[in-house]
Amino acid sequence: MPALPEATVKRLPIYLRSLVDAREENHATIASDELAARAGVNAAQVRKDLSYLGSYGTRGVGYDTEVLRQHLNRQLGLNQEYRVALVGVGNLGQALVNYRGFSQRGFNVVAAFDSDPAKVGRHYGGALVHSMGDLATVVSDEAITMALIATPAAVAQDAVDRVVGAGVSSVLNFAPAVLNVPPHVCLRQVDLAVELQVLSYYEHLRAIGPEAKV
Amino acid sequence: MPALPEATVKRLPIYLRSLVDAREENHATIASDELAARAGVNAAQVRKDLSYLGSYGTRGVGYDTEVLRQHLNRQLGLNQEYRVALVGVGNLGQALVNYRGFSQRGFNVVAAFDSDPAKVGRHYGGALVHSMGDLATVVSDEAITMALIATPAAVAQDAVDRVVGAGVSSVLNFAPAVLNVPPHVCLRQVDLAVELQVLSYYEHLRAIGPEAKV
DNA sequence: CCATGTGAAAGCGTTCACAGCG
DNA sequence: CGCTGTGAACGCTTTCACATGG
Repeated sequence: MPALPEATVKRLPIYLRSLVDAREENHATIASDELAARAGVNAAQVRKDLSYLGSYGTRGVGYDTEVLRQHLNRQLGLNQEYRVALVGVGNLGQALVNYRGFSQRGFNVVAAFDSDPAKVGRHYGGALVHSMGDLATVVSDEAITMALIATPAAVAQDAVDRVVGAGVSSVLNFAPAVLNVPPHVCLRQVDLAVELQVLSYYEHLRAIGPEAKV
Repeated sequence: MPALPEATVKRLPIYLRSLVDAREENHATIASDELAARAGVNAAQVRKDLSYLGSYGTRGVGYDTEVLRQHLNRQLGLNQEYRVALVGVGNLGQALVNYRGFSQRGFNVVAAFDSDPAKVGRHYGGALVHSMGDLATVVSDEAITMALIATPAAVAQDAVDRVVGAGVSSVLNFAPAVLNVPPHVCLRQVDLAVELQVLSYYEHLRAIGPEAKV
């Protein structure tokens, strides 16, 4: 079982969520059509994705909801808790540290960092804010492996360099900047303004569209 | 000039940001290699993407930074302001309404909605919170065309149905749920927990990886 | 001479269609 | 008989390589 295609990996959490919902509605088994409808994708897509994980369905019946759920949970590495650092305790950072969706799934923000001395020493959502100078020590002492970057764009590369230097191997960046990390580090980007700009492209296209019909 | 490939549309905002940076560093022109490095993509990618917009470069020189910036701005429909509604004024909603990255780019959150009576009537980041019952009227009166959904997952479909019913044509959903909209509405998804779960997959893969080498 | 613009090739991801199994 | 699992077809995206033109 080699590494999964990235496109598949991105859908697994959606399938997992759909399975949790289905189980709460007392569906003991679920067919690919049903799971596809809940996840908003094609049924063939679901079967192909799940086939990469091995054969977990029963022909003529479907998938055992609970068995598949546990299998996806394991595949995604969610049968353990993760210790997460937050860098940048501004607007967005404060929302992230309080976000229930993280802790519910085993991602615990156990420490925060900010360059503003007025914030150092305060608690946000159970996480103590440390100075940037203490980053390496705290990340190491607290056995932190993941980081959320929510700093201004101008200092985001410096922030990621520090957490990577301290041993963090997975980074989720919310700053509107392209960051570079060494190859052994996994970096993902959430760019809120980009999403709105994509919407604005299509909105604008519809406005001028009628003349530009094919 | 027909519609752009979606993959290209997603990169245009990054190019735009890179051009703004380059201009602030007084680069009058920029070559595809340089722009590619700033945007974190391949140089051929940049040239192909820009070629969809027409011929805006000079062979042997590169692209005029300012000309290209203005052109991208227009293409993305950013030469106008957008009036945006926020539905769900919780943790995340409050951060979104205060997020500078939106207003800086012409996306103004001019109204908010929440089902909690304690929040109705309050202001968050300059937006007045209305009751859900007033949604249709306010969206219409305020000429709102875009919406941010930041409600709990369980009520997100109801929220999007309401804004779409009120005439909104672009929706950015932050709730961890798959939503259905009519074909003329553009819906995009930002799922924070999914991003962390993708990271956790690769983190877990590295942990068990050595045995599963190809 | 140098960097763009672009056909052609290669690589991925999605969808189809059906064989195969419970 | 129904639904999974999958080879094969299709379409989209990325990358290469070079002809083209300022």
